[in-house]
Amino acid sequence: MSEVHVLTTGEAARYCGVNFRTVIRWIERGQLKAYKLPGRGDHRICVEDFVAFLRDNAMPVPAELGSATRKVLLMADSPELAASRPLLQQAGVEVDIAGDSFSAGAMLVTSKPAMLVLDTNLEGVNGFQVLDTLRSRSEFASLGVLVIAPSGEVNQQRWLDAGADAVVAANCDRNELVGRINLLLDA
Amino acid sequence: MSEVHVLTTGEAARYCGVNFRTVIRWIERGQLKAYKLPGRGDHRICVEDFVAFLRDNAMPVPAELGSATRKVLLMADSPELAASRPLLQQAGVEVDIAGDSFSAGAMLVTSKPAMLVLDTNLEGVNGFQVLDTLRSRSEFASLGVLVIAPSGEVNQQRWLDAGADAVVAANCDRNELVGRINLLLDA
DNA sequence: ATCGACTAGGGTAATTTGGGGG
DNA sequence: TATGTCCAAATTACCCTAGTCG
Repeated sequence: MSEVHVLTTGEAARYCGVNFRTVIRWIERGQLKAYKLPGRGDHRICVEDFVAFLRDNAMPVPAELGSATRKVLLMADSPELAASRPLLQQAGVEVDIAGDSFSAGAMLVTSKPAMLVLDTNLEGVNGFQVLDTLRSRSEFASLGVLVIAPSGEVNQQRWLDAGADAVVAANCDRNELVGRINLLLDA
Repeated sequence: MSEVHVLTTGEAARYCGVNFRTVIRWIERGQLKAYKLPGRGDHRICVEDFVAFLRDNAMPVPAELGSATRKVLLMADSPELAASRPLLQQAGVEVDIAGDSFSAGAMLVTSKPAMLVLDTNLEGVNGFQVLDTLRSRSEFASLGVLVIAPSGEVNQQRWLDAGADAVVAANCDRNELVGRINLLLDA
């Protein structure tokens, strides 16, 4: 019962102040992802899935589970961006870094961040393609995406249309970047 | 305790978020195959049996235990390669296709193939970078990799040095391709 | 005001799951 | 650390009631 990674229906229910039957109904309706144990069919819910559900429905996320929401995958290889890592960590954000789209795809699944920061200046990466792939897969529906657009980029709307949740310019202030990330994590 | 092939009840329990007694009950009910050690009768569970159990019950399979033995991920988008899919399926090979390196990375983790077929002619993909990323991560250590090199490519050794297990030319016979894949799957 | 569909929650019995001490 | 046993707690399925919304 006290595993860190998995929740029972009762625990999930207590976390968001509803009756455990309601949690079961969320699962049955397919709104909350869970799996069943072979015995009586008890449900188990991965914390990441639970947090994604809470975020999807704009429900408050309990502080104990917060670390799952405050994890970011930084898809970039520029030294300047890597330099914002300590700043983010100071702000209580866990940061993983992927230097190419291949490892980004893998890490997105293994480490389940709440958010992807996508540097479109990254060599050999087509940002639109990444956004396309992301938005066409339901398992990434709840993933927040912050796009770092080329400094000269005029039309940021294109990125939002492609599925980004926010856009900043590559030459923007480092504190602004951290601020925007925090904002999206709290949203 | 960290043998790769067998699990104790406690380890199995941690993998799927239950108490170890529950695992013992699954074994006693015959739902999970296991054997007993002489002496006190400790249970040991073969990883394949555990994974089969997890699959049977639609429970999540931990990344480090997964990998279906006759499944390949085809990383390509050329119609000719997609055409070899039915041929492979006839040969009893399950085939997933990823058209870009981002989804390839994601699918490598989610669908856990035993093998990656990497078409280095694929637009926007640096084959060496992919191999590099793969070989630097322990979770992909056992993944077989077949590289499809450009037709004009002379030096196939480069790919082997970079971590490929085998190389074929892009213009090679389709049956040869299937043969090589089968060979690697059986290896 | 009533109807119908839907949602949340209560009660109960049966069974699984988990904890403590040997 | 794992087992077997006993017991308490948690969970499920089923049926029911109350509330909401159009």
